[in-house]
Amino acid sequence: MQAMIDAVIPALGDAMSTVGVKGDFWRNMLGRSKESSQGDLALPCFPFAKQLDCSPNEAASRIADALELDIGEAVAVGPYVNIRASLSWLSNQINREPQSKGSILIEHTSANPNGPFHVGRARNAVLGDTFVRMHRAAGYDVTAEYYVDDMGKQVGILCWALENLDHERVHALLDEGGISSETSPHSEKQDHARVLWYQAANLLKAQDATVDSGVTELVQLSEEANADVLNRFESSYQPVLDGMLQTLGRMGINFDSFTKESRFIVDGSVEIVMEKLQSSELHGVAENGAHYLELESKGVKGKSTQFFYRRGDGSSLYATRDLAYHQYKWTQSDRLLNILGEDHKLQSRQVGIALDELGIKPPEVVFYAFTKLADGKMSTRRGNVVYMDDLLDEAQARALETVRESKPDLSEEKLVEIAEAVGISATRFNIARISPEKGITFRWSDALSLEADSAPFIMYSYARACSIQRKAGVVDAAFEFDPNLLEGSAAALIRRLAYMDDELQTAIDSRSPHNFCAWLSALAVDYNRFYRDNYVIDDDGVNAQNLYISELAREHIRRGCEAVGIIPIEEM
RNA sequence: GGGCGGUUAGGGUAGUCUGGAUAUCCUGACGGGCUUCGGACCCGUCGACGCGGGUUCGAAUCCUGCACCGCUCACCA
Repeated sequence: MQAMIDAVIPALGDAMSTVGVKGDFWRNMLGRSKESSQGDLALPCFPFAKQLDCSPNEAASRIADALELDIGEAVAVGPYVNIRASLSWLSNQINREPQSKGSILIEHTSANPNGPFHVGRARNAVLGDTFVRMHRAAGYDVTAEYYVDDMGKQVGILCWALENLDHERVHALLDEGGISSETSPHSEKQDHARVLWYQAANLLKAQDATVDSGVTELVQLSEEANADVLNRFESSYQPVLDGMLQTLGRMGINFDSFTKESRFIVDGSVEIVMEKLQSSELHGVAENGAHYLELESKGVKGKSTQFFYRRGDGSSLYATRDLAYHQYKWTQSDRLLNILGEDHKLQSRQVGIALDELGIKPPEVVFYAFTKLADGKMSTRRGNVVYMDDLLDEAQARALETVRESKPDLSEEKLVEIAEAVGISATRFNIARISPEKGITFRWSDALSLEADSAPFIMYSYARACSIQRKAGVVDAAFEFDPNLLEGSAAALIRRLAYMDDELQTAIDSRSPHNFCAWLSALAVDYNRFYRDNYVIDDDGVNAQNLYISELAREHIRRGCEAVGIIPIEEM
């Protein structure tokens, strides 16, 4: 749409001066039409009426008459000028070579490696990976980054538990605390096995003070970069992290780089950051020697406006290491994007201000609201969770039922493969299609829905197009596409395809992957309508033009699926 | 108490930044079509902007008050 606005503005400028409108305030009044039947762009003419001393309707028709467009036509309808792009102009917008758009490092997920992935954490991963994919599809050079929290309390508790509790003790504690210690179908995965130790230690903490003191000691040593403790931490969490990454990999979510938090203690950069902050005008020191920045003058409000970055004992805090981490990330990429839960909003703002004090550019951030269960918040510690591994298994099982019904002659192996693709895609799409700032209440029925505004609908359209291609063969090289002859659903489909790059870029810029998901669904609907009205293969054989259009749509659906993490399969 | 987000048909959801013509899409209910290129399809009807003021020719959109929900205000991560 932006390309079209850019193409229309000069001609519209001429028309405005012809009819006598002064200024250029009309430039950002040009908006997208609400109804496609009214064209692509619309210009409301109420404000011109006064200037031209005529009615809005009259202003609209004068402007429409004066407007000479080479990309389409303009018609006055009531007080609006509606502009419709020609099909030939639109089809020239299709399949443009993507230009290189520079590098971006997207940090997402970065969950504490203390237990299996649950559906709350999944929103970060799905959203983050969707951003990664959309940026790649649009021509950015993307690094997908996972920040490994390899020190601090969570990992400390896990390590302490593994070193101090045996199997019997763990199960006794869990039984007593009302947390299920049943063997899950995934108990061979270390994230599922070890989370029980983590949960048990959290329960024991309430009744036995030696847990806290033990953990605190470990954490302190880790913050002093004690190599022995960091190694013990790593052997505690790495198998858990591997299990989590296995789950993510199953969902098609992979990372290019992992950075450990401890790195910034070990290499001394945190210490340097803390020293630099002392020269900030915001710097202050508490009674016991702790250092902070006073952020009140920066507009931070609340009970406390102090941002502590050094404890009384001289050690750093998580947020301090985050500063060093961002400094490091800027050496890796032109742009930085973080995907964070809304609980990190204040923290992120504080870090942004502190970075600014250090002369380091703050990252861009996307926040998302929480996913909660119908009966409350999710918590790994308390065992009130739905694990992703279980959700994915269930999604696959449900999809398998459907696939088996519609494709009884396929091999069991093939059926499972299709069901897995459908289950994964549906699960991801059900998260990605919701606006990030909106809260989600997890319900099995919604999460597993295979109908409606769903991934399988899009996948089915793709499979259908693939099937047609298999029967019709490739487009004849001699065929020349003439979009001007198209009408109805075929024209609507071309129109939809023409906006793909625009929709993708807009979704990236406005950080609304859900809008691109909606575009993709709409494309699938348009393809189904085209399919209904136009035969690629009929009694006379293959219709070259319809095959050409079908293939164009197929390619775009495939690209769209890859950009949102739907697995495009050729048969389902 | 302060800050930040949310509230749109029975359920879910887009649009709010940048005010504009009939508020998007799915589901649901009701009715219809095609069903020899793959029916996990297509078409029609019904049904919603939390409440109250204000600004404007015009408000879901901007301002303001209120209500409800979520997050947050650590020398935790």
